[in-house]
Amino acid sequence: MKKDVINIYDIAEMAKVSIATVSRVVNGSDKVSEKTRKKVMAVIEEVGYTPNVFAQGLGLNTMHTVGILVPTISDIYMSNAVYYLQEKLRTYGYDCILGCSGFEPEGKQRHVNMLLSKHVDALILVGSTYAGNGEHVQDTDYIREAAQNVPVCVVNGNVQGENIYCTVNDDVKAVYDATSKLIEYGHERILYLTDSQSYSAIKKRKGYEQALEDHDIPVRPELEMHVVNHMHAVRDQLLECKVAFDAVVASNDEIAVGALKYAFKKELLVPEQLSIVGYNNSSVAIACEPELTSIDNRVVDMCYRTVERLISVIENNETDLEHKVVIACDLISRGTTEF
Amino acid sequence: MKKDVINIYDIAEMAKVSIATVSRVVNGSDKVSEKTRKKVMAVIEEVGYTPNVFAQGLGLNTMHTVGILVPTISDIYMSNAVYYLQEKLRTYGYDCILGCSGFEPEGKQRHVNMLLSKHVDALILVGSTYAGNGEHVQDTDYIREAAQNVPVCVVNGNVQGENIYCTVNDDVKAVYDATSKLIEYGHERILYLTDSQSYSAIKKRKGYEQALEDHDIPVRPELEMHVVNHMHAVRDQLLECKVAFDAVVASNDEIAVGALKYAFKKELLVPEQLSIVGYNNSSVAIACEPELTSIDNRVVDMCYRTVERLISVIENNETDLEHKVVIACDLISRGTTEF
DNA sequence: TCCTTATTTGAAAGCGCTTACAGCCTATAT
DNA sequence: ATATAGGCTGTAAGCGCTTTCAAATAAGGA
Repeated sequence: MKKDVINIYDIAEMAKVSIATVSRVVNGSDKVSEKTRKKVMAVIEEVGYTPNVFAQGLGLNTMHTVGILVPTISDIYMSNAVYYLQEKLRTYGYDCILGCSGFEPEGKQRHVNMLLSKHVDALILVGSTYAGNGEHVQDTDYIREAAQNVPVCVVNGNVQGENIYCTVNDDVKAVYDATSKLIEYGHERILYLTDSQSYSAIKKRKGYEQALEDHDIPVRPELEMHVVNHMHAVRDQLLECKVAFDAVVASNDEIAVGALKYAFKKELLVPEQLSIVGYNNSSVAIACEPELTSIDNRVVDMCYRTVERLISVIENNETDLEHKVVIACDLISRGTTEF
Repeated sequence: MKKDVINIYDIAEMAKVSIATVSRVVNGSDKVSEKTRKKVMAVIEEVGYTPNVFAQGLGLNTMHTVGILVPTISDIYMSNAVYYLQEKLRTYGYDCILGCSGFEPEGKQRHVNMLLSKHVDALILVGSTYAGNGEHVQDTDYIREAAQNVPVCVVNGNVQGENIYCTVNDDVKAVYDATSKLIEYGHERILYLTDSQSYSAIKKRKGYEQALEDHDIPVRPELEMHVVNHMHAVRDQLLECKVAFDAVVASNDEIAVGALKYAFKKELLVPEQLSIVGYNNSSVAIACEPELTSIDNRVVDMCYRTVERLISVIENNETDLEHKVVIACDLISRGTTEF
């Protein structure tokens, strides 16, 4: 079954040079005369030789591959992120190994080790649960440990440490602005719905609370609801909810659509009787009717920027990058709000 | 920056055995006495040794890794597939390298080569555009070529060849049944909407046409519409469409929701004046209102089955598997049909 | 107890590539 | 013409692991 693969010795023999010379032309070393380079290249082209990555790796300890770790890829945001990350990485000649770790730190740690064991050149951790700010401490030591071996980029998470670089959305401002807008349009009983205690979820809540405070509206804990991340579950939870509200800010679009389903069930007019703002601007945001006003977190920018930074540390060894880069969000107005 | 990594020699020295013995216990060879195994294991645990995959690969030419190739991962179906594939692979101790190739054969070929150059143990190609049945010939030679090196599994595609194994949905039957049901409920002008000429799209159309024929309804080409895979685009295309129709069968849920948006715009009652059936049973199917009747293609079964088969050829060298396995679909009834 | 056979173990030869080092050859300067 | 530097090329030593083969040890039988 296995084809016999030709190796550097074959090429050397055919081109009548030493394997060292072949290696040099393959790696574009400048210490080769144009004549021999041509000669060797001709042979390589002819027989279609590709260096064995294992042997290369053994010497160089690298494979031009970066590891991407996501909690799950079965989620619109994550899959988009992976898509754009890998797309951008490819333009720099890097391939990617994917790991879906689940949401538990234990699984993450195991996957990080898996990726490291594959000798990736860098690690990209996507997912807001990689937190670590004062309020929301989580065990991120394994990330710092990983960073001793390869540069680590965290997308939408905040991890301090040497050789760790973060790219995050300006979630606070995004939600602050959206909430303020709701208030300007007369809403005072605004529900904040979230399904997680992740780094970004916390920032979103902060934006929500800040907006209320700045408009002299008291923050009421009963208006900050924790829900299950499923449309029907959200709808049902809301149906059982006793507090009155006339607007919803949700930490993702699925939850927001759940609120919309609630409105539909209660026959509330949207946006007149209930305004709704989602997050992520994903495809479900335009599947519903009326379509969902949502906050677009510019995943493309996010991913491209992340990769660019990463490459600059891998290739140029630039280690004095700013630790954290913030990407702004856009409010996309549609039918579930008056603005 | 780089930590000095301990290797098999260190372990051998610490455990006072030869590297051969260490290698044997690491690989679970049975030719090691329980006593020495314990001794070596203890050292390994203590210092946390992991074999260098490159060195392993150099000898074994494998990395316990399979390559997964999808046209795009920024698509609910694909990302789900990747998720379940990698999840199942993990249970067998395999990791995965991901490639997003785009839809062009050229990109696919390049990515296949990339994955092969990483010495994956097998290749999984997801995506219905890997066709190759009589009607829809496409250049799949590079797949057969790849199959000379490693087993290849094709999910939702049909590629003939040695060492190539396919797992496909029974799309013909699924659409046949759904269409028949629409007919039974009195619909005769049924629109079939698709965005691609992929292998499954063709099967779906076949099911649609077969159902019409079996109920003595003439197949009208103007009722088979090619659309752009975007909800709004579909809606607009339908608004400009001149033929009359009272039901829609769509080749995915996004398109179906587009039809629903059309109905909303035209103020048609769904399902009374327009019935709609989607495909994939994805999250957008429950985001809309009324919720979408959709065909669930059991992606989990599909992926698990694929991996199981693949493993049996990798590990047990079973090459006499049936070439193609067919997975049935389920019709999930919701609000856009009367059934 | 001694010899035969089975079971463990170790030494060493690769796997294919990179790269430090040395050697060779040509070109320039004396 | 001869010494000298500099550009190319080749030799060989790893990189860390697997595995064959032979040696060593343990076990079993007479």
